[in-house]
Amino acid sequence: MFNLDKDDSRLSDLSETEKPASIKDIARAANVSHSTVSRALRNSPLVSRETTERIKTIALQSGYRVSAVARSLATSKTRTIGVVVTSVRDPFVAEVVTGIENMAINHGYSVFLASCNAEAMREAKVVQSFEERRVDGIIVMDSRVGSLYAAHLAKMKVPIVLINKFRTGEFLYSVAIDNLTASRDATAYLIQLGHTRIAYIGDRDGFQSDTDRFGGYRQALEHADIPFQPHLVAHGDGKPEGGEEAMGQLLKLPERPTGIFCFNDMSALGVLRALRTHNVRVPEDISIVGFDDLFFAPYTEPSLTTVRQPKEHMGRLATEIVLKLLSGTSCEYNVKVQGELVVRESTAPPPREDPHLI
Amino acid sequence: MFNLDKDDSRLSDLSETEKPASIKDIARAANVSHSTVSRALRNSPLVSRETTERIKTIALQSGYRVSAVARSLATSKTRTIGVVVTSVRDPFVAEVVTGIENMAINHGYSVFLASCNAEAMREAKVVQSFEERRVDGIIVMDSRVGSLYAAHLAKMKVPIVLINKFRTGEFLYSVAIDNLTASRDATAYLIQLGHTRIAYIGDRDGFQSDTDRFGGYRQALEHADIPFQPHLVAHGDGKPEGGEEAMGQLLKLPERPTGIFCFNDMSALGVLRALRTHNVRVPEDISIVGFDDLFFAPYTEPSLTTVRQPKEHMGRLATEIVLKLLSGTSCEYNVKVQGELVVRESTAPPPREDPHLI
DNA sequence: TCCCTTACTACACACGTTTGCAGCGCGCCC
DNA sequence: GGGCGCGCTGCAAACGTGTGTAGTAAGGGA
Repeated sequence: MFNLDKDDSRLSDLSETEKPASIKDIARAANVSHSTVSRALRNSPLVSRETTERIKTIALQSGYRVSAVARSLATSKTRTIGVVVTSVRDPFVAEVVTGIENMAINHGYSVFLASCNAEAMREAKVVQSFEERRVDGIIVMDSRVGSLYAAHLAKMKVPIVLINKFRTGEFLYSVAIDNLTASRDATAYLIQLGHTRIAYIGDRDGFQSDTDRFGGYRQALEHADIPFQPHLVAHGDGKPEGGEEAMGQLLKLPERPTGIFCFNDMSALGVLRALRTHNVRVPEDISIVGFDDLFFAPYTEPSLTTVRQPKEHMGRLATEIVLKLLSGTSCEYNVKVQGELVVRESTAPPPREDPHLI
Repeated sequence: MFNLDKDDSRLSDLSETEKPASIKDIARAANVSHSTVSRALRNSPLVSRETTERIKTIALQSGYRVSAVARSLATSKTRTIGVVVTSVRDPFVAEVVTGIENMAINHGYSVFLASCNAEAMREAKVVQSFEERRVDGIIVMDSRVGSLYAAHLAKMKVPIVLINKFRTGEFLYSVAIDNLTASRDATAYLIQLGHTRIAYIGDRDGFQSDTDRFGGYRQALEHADIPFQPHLVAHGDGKPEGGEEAMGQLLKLPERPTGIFCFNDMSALGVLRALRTHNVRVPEDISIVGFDDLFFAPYTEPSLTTVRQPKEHMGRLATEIVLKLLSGTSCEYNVKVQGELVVRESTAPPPREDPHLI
């Protein structure tokens, strides 16, 4: 520590200034022009071996840090990616962001993170700030107004990738799970176990993924010739509170469902609590299926059967698309990934005394 | 949508170019100098009312976006904050980040998010990239090597705030919960309930918060004249897996503990599962106390008694310090916030047949 | 009528890089 | 010995803003 301080003070002529040392300061100290410094620091073959060495040691000792902002201005590339999410406190979002950030950093990119709380106006505002910052690419999760700025950004040649929302026919790329298939399979699993009164708990905020998952649920019912019953559909808010409330409503039905398919695991968390409160056993009385396979799914009581989404992988995929587009490679517009049903302890055949089975 | 397209094409002379429109393009279209445009767009009183209006409409129609990078170069302020975290998939981290990001965005700042996976080298690397990007301030959660770069950054006048790690005596600011007091209170609560064999499950990764919480645990024991028993201390990894494993070890003891104080809620999640696996009832046989009060704490079975941290508030506080320092206001170096014990269903008096009570 | 003030605008430079091009010294070949 | 190429370096322009200062026109007062 003290050695470091000493080293620094030896070079105080450079580093004591208010402003950080610039390429010109290094040039002066090395007795070369600033362009030579610029080239040397980036290992240009145009600079001789010994000059490069000399410049590099001087730069190191003086604690020089290249100014990415000046570089960006000169190259008109910022090596940044803007990421807008609903909220990073949503564990699903956090996982995807992890994937994005890792991929980005491994390729020398930094990420701007901004949350929009699912408000369309704030989403637009955030995207505009990303434009001003000249991000090289934008990734938006659960977009609400992608179409508003997409055309504009396309003109600016800013790659933009939507996660969990398809917008075909525009200059948009997207990564999403095959919600329809996954939720059809999940519902079909309940049916296969013998359930016929299956409820769907959705998200009242109207995300596209909710619409799609609801679609898969209906397809599975239809395929099994089980009539769709609107009163078996309830809506939460995608969070435990909402799930608990929705389950509370379903429990008031004269004929309770024996299986519940939840829009996501967060809702399922609330559902489990509602059932516990009402002394309904899971899975003996009611089976529960979630969606996402969040970290807590193996730790609920009982552990949660759910559809696993390759969350981190989706983040990496989205970033990969951005990077590819930036390097001039063309890309598929809509990338679909598949979910995987993970069976745990929250699902079982319906109770024998189910009047429908008599 | 189509109207938008039409509007844009009417102005294609400006916006059709490869590069985004610059201040000079606007100046040309408005028949003024670029400096007038610069001033007009920021409502300088030096520009006449009507000129300002004219320039603004032209800028709006052409979809002009000021270049933050050029502005940063000119003003040597970027209005960005760099945030480095261990991992954003940690729900605690996610909450704090939410607080940071909200506060930042409300003050016109954008945040760079980078995770370091608790690796010292990566943390240093990330901080260096923040330096290069000329962030106005840096916030680091659970830092491992703050001291390495702190001096350097202090020289550059970059405010840096550590969350959950004190480093007194340096040019560092910090926000942290009063771990000692909080965990002393939590342990004391178990003691008050009648527990005497109380275990501590820590984090083997050696975070300062773990050390401090362990300290509070010991203080509470000491205060109650309960001898500290080293074999009642186990270490997880701060995640459910680690907690489950650690609990498994404690269950092998000839004399099982009747109360467990967990380093954090994530560990407690695993602990609860281990107990369920071994048919140990909570809280009848063993009481559990967590730390953090994460979103799932009310939804575990049984719901989790834990120490609430004002997570989002801590993020806002850290950001506030950065903003204050940037505006020239002086700040307290070490801000401490208090935890709050939230009693739920995972704690109760120890079983009567406790041999220690006979 | 002249000068001074006021209100506005343009000019020019700065910010810290990158990069095309010119220049320069040296050795080699014809 | 002259020309040419090669290896290296410096010059200068550019990127898109902000901003101090000079300049200009109008208006008003003496």
